[in-house]
Amino acid sequence: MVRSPCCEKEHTRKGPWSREEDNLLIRHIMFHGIGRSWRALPREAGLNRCGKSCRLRWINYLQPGVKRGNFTILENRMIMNLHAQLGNKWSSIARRLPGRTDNEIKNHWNTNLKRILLANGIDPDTHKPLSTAIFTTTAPPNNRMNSSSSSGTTRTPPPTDSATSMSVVTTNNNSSTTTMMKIGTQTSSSGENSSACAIIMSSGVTITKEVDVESYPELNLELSLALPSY
DNA sequence: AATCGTATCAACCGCACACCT
DNA sequence: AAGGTGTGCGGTTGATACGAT
Repeated sequence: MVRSPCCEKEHTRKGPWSREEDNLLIRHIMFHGIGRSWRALPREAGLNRCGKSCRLRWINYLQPGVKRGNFTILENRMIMNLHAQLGNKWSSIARRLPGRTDNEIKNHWNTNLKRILLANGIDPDTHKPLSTAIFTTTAPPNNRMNSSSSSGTTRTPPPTDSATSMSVVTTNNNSSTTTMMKIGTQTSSSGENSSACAIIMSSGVTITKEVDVESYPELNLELSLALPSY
């Protein structure tokens, strides 16, 4: 079966959305709803865009309730847990995280969470240990974890008064593997050090985190992972 | 100041599936 | 039952910002 293209690609605009286009889309949906189909919507709204593009823009950025900005410790924990259960089912994961979209979760996973698991010797696909060797590593400073605005042009500057480093130690005994991971030490402007606590359960992996940090939680993770014996 | 490398994320692409005729 | 259409999803890309040199 030969599929027809979803829209007239030669005559539709691509790339970042302008404020005017956003306004047209918002106004149209506010007045008329999604209507008969996404395919027909751009023409009805006076937009020179593909229907799929309109749908994506609305779902990911324009519809009310979309949450922007840093992922909380709780959200990170839920994503890790759900990914362990569901795999790359980003839409299913997103449905369990109110206000977050599949695209944003997918990006966050690929740029941040995946790296943390890898640095800790855990396969991000299987959530099982890559190796049981004892090792220590230093991760590159991840000072760009703050999200940008919906326009994609402004970025929140990273904290300037914290040193970021990661050390991971995995130890074995007869019954289990225990990994201690420390990511960074935050020193506030007033000179106070703080540390952070959470428990992440994912397919047999328990992650404990000491927490009393309000800000920059990603930069100040003190984790201890208790891995089951596989 | 200029250049290069890297990280981030918005947006696109193609596929699969559900629904309709 | 077969073909056509619309939608949703996951993978990937490309533009941009930012840090390092």
